[in-house]
Parts: sequence; C-alpha cells; structure tokens
Amino acid sequence: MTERDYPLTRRFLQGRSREALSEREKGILEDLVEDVERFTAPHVILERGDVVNRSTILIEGMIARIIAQDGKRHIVALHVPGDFVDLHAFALKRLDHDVVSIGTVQVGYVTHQSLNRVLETEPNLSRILWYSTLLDAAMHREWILKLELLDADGRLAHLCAELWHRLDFVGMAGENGFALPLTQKELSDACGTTSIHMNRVVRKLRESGIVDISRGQVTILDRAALERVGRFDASYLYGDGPLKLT
Amino acid sequence: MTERDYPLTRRFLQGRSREALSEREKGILEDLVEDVERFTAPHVILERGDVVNRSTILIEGMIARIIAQDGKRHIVALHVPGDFVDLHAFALKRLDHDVVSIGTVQVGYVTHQSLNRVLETEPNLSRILWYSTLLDAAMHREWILKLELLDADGRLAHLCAELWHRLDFVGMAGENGFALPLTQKELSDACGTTSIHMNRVVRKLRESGIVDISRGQVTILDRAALERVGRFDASYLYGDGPLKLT
DNA sequence: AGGCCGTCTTAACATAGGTTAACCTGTTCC
DNA sequence: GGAACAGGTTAACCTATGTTAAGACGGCCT
Repeated sequence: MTERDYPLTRRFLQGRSREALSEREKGILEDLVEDVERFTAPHVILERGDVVNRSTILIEGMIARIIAQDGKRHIVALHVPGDFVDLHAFALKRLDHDVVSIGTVQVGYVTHQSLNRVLETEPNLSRILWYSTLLDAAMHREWILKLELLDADGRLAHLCAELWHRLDFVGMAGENGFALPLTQKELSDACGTTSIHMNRVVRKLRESGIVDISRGQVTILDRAALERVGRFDASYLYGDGPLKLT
Repeated sequence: MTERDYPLTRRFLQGRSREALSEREKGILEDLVEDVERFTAPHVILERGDVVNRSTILIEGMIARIIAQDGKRHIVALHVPGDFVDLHAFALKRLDHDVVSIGTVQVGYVTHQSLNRVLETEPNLSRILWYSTLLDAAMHREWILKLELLDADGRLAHLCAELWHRLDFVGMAGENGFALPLTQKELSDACGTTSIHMNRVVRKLRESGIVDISRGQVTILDRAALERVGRFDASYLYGDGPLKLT
C-alpha cells in the first residue's frame, strides 16, 4: 500500500509529535475534514459568543484569535498552517474570542459529530488531538510570561522567534526569515503596545541589526541576538528532537 | 443506591459542567485518585522539566504555576480547590513550568496509566477531562488579554474578580470576599509589575473603596466598581446558567 | 491625473511604572 | 528581651511607553 500524502492535514503537528500517529490514524484525520473554504480578504471566520458544531483546521495562511475591548483589538493567539485553530470549541462549544483570517487563508472544517466518533473509537488519535490543544495552552502560558517579563523590544523579538520556530516545524520558514502579513498595528495588538511604540521598536531592532520587519517579510539578521533579547527558549513548543527543558 | 459524596473530587468542575458527569463517572473519577499528600509550608511540588507519569488534582488550598526567569518568578496561572492542576501533563509528559503550593495544601495524584484506561473506555468522562484543560486555556487567554489591555490597577482588580468567581463556583467565596494567602510580591508576580508598584496599587484600590487586600484576606468593598476597573466579564469562565457571551 | 485611504513615520509632551534606598511593623527563635 | 527576618510602606528619581498631532508614502479608484 502506498502512503497517502494528506493534502489537508499533513502539517498537523508536523515537527512535534505527528509521528505518534499511525498511517491509519493520519488517514482518519484527513478524512475528518468535510469541507474546505478559502478567504482572500481579511475575514471574521467565527465571532465571540458563536455556538459552533464544527472546528476549523488551518491549511494555508495565518489566523489570529482576537478579543475586542473598548474599541481595541487584542490578539491572544496566532496560528500557522497545520494548527487546529479552534479544536477547543469541540468541548467548549461557544467561543470566547473572534477567529480572524490574516491575508489569504485556506481552512478545513471538521464536525463535532465526527470528533465524537473519534473519541469513542480512537483513543490514541483522541489523545493526540487533546495534546494539540495543550500545546496551544503551553503557548498561551509563554505569552503570559512574555507579557509579564519583557519590555516591548523583547516581546517583538520573542514573537519573531516563536513564529520562526513554528513555521520551521511545518517547513515554511526560510533560513533567515519568513513571510508575515501583519501590519505594525497588528504586531502591537499581539504585544500589548500602541502602534506608535511598535514603530519605534521595529526601527530599533532593524537598526541594531537583529531583525528586519518590512513589506510583510521578517528577515532575521542575528538569530542569537533575537533569541537573547526575547529571552527565547523553544522548549515550550515541545518540538521533536532531544528533550531540552532548562 | 445512596449517592457517594466524593470527598476528594466533589469540587471538580463544580459550578461549571460537573453535572455532565453521571454518578457512575463521578465515582470513576473519585477512584482515580490513588494517593493524597499534604503540604503545610510553601513547597515546589513539581519542577519545570520534570517528566511525570501522574497528574495532580488540588483538594484544598491554592497552587501557583510559576516560570522563573532572570532570577524573577512569574506566575502564569493560579489554582483553587477542584482544579486538576497539571492534567495537561498527561499528554505533554514534561512540564514547562513549576507547580508550587501556596499556604496549606492538600493534593491528590492520578496515574497516567489509569487516565489511559479512561480514554479507552469512557469517552464522556474523557471529553469532560479534556474540557477542564480547555477551561485552563480560556483563562490563560483572558490573562493575556488582561496583560495587553489593562494597567496595574485593572490587572489586580481583574485578578480579584476572577478568583472570587472561581471560588464561588466551588462554594468557597464569602459574600464579600475570600481568603488569599498571597503576598504583595506574589500578587505582583501574577500581574507583571514590581512589588513596590503593587503596594501602590493595593493602597489605591483600598483608598478608593473598591477592594481591601490585607492579612491574607480579600474584602470586596464595591463589586461593580471592581469589575468595571478590571473590565471583568465572567463569560470566559464558562459558568453554569444561561449562556451569556457578549 | 487627482484624490482618497490605510499604513508608516516622526516629534513633543505627559505619565505609569521601574529602580534604589530607607524605614517600619510583627513574628519567630534563641 | 533582643536579634534576625519577612513583609509591608514610602520617597526620590528615572525611563519606557502612551498620547496627540502631523506629515510622507504608496496603492487604488474614478
């Protein structure tokens, strides 16, 4: 039997524990996706308060989870291809945040009915799906740490470092950078600063030869410095390879 | 058959979706706890990097999840009785943070082996356990929002409001306050400020008649003002009762 | 071409919060 | 009783960041 290539879900947990899935289970996962949709303009895919009966897996592009307050938009999570963006809605049912596409995006939908079937008959696949939501929580914790510990320079550096690693897991990071279709305003929404201050920080990191963010492209000029400024330690991403938690 | 009273796990998801468990499932959960331990002094129960094969449920007292960096301690989550503190370790296996007792604490331990058995034979209980880890993630997101959106006054107000609601779920909040065995230093670690500034904020909220935090006791003087200052909306806690997501 | 619009950029000024350094209180322990 | 200690309190000073305002650049529509 030849292996399938899983066009919709091959990036799910790639570089993390994808290999804990058998080929059979990868096939089941791929077949869970019942519907595919594409958005070219920024689009609110799901809104806070929505009661949902299906979950969204990100196939191409980026998605932000946003909570709006007092007329401001706060980004509480960012997603890259392969992420099961709102798998948590399977158990929570209603959303506590908006799900918004960034740039051009392709998503797949999985009904909660079929996830229930998985839970009843596929304990290993179930554990892996659970695991993927726990990775999200680990990233949330690191964002909390980032916000409690770092100044604006560090936060932006940390964000760049994290995204580079996550895109690298799924084979989408270049040697020295990656595409990032976020405006400075959106970067500031993800770092808890104003866009004006984010502009200062972007310039500062560029001028100090650490990272250049412009025209939708992040170019890492000095990775060691970037990870130093962002106090970055990738262990919370639970990547494959040797255990390395300090 | 008389109902059991579940001395170890009766607070698990109390006030949230505990009633989605049958009496049989509540019994299974209670019997999962194989060992109980008590700490009277502050104690590091688990350390970042530990590879674990059991998870900890909090029976009495409070627990903090802490990440230490540059000689500082950052609190990324707080737990109250009934919380399955590190259920996420079941799938993640290694911890990305320390688990530390606050004040006098009683915990129970559940082996991952028995959790695997649950996953294989109890789909509904499995979904509820999964659900409980997703509530943690929802609280993480709210903390991210809190840190991105609010100044120090708001952060402390938000923390008080959240803890009051969570303790209320499990029947441990008084009409106007609750016991909180955290020092001002620890409050500051949870709010991303210095302890000196936390002192200023504690005083300010006391003097403005909103909340009084002293001698291990939080007294809410004006709940409406507290929730206004902390921009608090309890919907992310997914409490029982009518859906109310704005 | 001209005008509109979102994004980026910069400057001047205001303020929340960090830093350092003291001192004060209550408690424990000998 | 007094020393040692942890926690709380306050003050003076400094810096990162927010606020307001304005202009520059590029893309897109008519």
